[in-house]
Amino acid sequence: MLWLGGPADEVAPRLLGMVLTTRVDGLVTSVEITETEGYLPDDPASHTFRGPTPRNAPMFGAPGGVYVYRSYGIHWCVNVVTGPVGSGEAVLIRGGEPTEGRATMMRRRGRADHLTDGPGKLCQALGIDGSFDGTRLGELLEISGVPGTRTWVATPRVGISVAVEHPLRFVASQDAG
DNA sequence: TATAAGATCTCCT
DNA sequence: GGAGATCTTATAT
Repeated sequence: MLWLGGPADEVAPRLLGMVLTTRVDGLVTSVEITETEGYLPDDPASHTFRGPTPRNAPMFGAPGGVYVYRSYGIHWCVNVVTGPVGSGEAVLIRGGEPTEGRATMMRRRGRADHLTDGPGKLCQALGIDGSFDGTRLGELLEISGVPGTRTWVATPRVGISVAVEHPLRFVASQDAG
């Protein structure tokens, strides 16, 4: 997991194609990561831009940490901490493709389509909630596979109102069109 | 203590 | 394709 120690904009594309696995209530669910988004310390859109707070503390921890926050008071979004300790870099897992435990995802989502098509959906499908915040990879959340096996394309980010022009959003281009 | 803003998803048309 | 739902965090007084 030493490859997680790099800058978020370098680690983000490497996560594409890897498998994200969670174990909640004895149910195992896995998705292949197809969309990520990097957040750097200098990024006005990042939660760490204004400095450390009790809430974003996990983002300033060691690489391999998990940072979960609530979006719009309704949904959960999961990040993987990258960069050296104290840098405040992380990669947002925006989307993926179900590979294992899809029946469980369908039950959690209540839908058969769009199971992991967005940050909030992905967290709901995998059962990720606030209890994941502050944990480390290998505990509740696990990433397996070989980093950097997929070709990717950098695209402008969406869902934010600042620094939109920075191409820190990475989408797998080999499997997904 | 009060107010404003936010890395989204779902339903309705 | 468009608007609403809903809670937490940070900043100012």
